Amino acid sequence: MALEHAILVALLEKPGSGYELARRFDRSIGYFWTATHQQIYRVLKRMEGDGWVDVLEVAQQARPDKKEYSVAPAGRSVLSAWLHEPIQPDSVRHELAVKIRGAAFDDPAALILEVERHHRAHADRLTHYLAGELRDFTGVDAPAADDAGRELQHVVLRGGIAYERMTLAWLQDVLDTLHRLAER
Amino acid sequence: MALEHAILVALLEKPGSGYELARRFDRSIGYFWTATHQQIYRVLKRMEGDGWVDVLEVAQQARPDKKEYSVAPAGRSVLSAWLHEPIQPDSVRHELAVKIRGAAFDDPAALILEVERHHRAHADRLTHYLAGELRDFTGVDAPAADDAGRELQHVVLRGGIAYERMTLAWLQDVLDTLHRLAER
DNA sequence: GCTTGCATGTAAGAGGTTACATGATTCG
DNA sequence: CGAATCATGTAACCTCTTACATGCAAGC
Repeated sequence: MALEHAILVALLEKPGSGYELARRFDRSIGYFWTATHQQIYRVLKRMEGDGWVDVLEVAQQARPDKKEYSVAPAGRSVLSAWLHEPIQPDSVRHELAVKIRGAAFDDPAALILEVERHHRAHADRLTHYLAGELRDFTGVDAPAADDAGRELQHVVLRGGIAYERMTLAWLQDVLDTLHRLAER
Repeated sequence: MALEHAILVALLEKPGSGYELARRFDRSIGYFWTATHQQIYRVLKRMEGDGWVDVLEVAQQARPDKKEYSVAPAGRSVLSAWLHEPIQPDSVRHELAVKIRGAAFDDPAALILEVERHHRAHADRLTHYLAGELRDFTGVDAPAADDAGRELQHVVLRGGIAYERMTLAWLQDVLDTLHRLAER
């Protein structure tokens, strides 16, 4: 039940259309939450009905019209209330770990290519995050971090970076283990 | 679509009842997959109908009867087929990160207690994992790790441990950031 | 002429959570 | 005497994914 809240935060950071939000959920917001455009449109419509967001239809030239959403006062208080109630720590779901334990009943060596693929995907993600950090937070063009919003965005990004680094190290551990098993 | 596969792996490691599986999903399997007993019973029933698992009704004294499930040949080939097809890297969902970015539009200091609570929960989980590692893999009673199953279980556990350590370090980073913001 | 980007949606189905329901036994 | 453990399930609801659907404009 946090997609609504993620959307409220995203719209507070910067109002935008459903399409634009979907793109942000693939980028900056993507390192802590994912959502497809279908999901976003549906939830946005419900939130509009509940008065949590305001809509402004914007006509554009050479492009389809769009609906620009922004957070309404009711949405702000919903978010504030949620921020003040405790949530329980997220539970993990690692499909790859299921496969790794399952490999004991099949051919462990057959998993090597798959694990290498995941390693590459996480390395790419890390590169992408680091580029974002340089661009937005530690580069020469980045403004001095004197506002709370930027600091908080940065600490969340650092979490994404730490997650990817940890994952890469672990996948290397998995590969070493699989190679050792294959040599027997 | 991986709960079935997680159940198949769990039953291959050791046959058991739905209740018993639910407990395992709270413990050892819990560091890479979670499921409630309701979910497990429903899926187990469907898997039984599809011939993926066999059932043996066991009468017990001083305890309710139970159904002991084990993997049928059809289940084994379903698992094997799944192991050989690629999956895409899991996407993350960190509710706490949504809160942290949302705190910019509320009171960042109010989040400190919540983050501390999460820190304690992850520290507890880490302690629990480390105890399990000592007991099952590195303790004096632990048998020499010469079988593939044990090695693979261990590398998955190491993943859980690495995840908790990374999370603890990041939560400390978050706390430091929140304290710095509160001082302004 | 084909692909990509912008922009919106519907519909079906799979997966997951929460609440409710029952009943015996053991331990403090 | 109350709580926890063992053991199974139903029902309602919410959430998420996947596939389908449309249409214009810009760039290659």
